[in-house]
Amino acid sequence: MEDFTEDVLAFVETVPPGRVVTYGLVADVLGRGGPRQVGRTMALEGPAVPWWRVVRANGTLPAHLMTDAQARWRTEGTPVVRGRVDVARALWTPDA
DNA sequence: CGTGTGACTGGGC
DNA sequence: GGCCCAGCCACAC
Repeated sequence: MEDFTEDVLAFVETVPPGRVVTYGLVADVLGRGGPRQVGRTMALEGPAVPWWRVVRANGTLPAHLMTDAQARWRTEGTPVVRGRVDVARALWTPDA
């Protein structure tokens, strides 16, 4: 099987601008791993992909990333409410 | 091969 | 709205 890391990065790259996916969704789509593994992978390889398109289930990200992420969401036109992603409207899935 | 650790999540109080 | 807890699995030691 492929490296978990490669799978995560490959999937994140397929997320279109203005849309986001949650950590749990990534793990679910890959069919393995879990939210924490996805998060750990992003912490290591995040800089190599559009990491701001991967958010927590509540539409936020760790404090040290919020500032940068908000600027990018604004640039891409991602649905944001009170500083956090409106997951209900922005969530993206390879199927839908 | 056992342990600790983590950009998480969902449920309970 | 918040805090705590248990489950999750890949990776480094």
